[in-house]
Amino acid sequence: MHFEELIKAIKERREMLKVTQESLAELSGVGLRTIKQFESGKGNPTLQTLQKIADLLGMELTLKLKNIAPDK
Amino acid sequence: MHFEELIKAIKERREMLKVTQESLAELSGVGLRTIKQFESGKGNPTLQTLQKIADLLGMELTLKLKNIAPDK
DNA sequence: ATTTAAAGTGCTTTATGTTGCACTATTGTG
DNA sequence: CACAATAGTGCAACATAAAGCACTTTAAAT
Repeated sequence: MHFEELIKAIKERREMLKVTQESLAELSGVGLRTIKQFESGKGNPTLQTLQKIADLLGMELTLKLKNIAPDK
Repeated sequence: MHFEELIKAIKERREMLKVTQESLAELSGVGLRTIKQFESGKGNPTLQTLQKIADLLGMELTLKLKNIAPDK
């Protein structure tokens, strides 16, 4: 997933859960400014920041091989 | 995946490909120092850094829901 | 159209990630 | 063991992510 896709995934998930950026900030412990920046595509968040956000949204950051035929 | 797992995944992949930290640095455009720090568990890399590394190793960073029963 | 809530932006400070250099430690090979 | 290659660490400079504040813009609801 490229940057924009990651953003999109998080944004969509957040909206699906009807959580505002503000709540997300408070609940995840990440600054509101940081979240705004990230979601508006202007950031380059650290892994920690990303994980805090994903965590709160019930998501997980994973790293996997690319080319492998998707097991089917 | 937690921090340590991400590190492990990358380290293992790199070694499997028989690429040295030095080559990885040169090829990915990430500073050697940064890679050393990351692999020795001392870093908090930015998304960009992480993606450069993953990219060169043929890996991808993805974000997905947690609790979903693993489709089997 | 007004009001209200949520999202985006400019500015600033502080914290810290990135990097190179020089060095040490570890690991692998003959 | 000795040597070579690879990996890890301390230090310092520079760049930039994190954060708060005040404000503007957009969207949603009445």
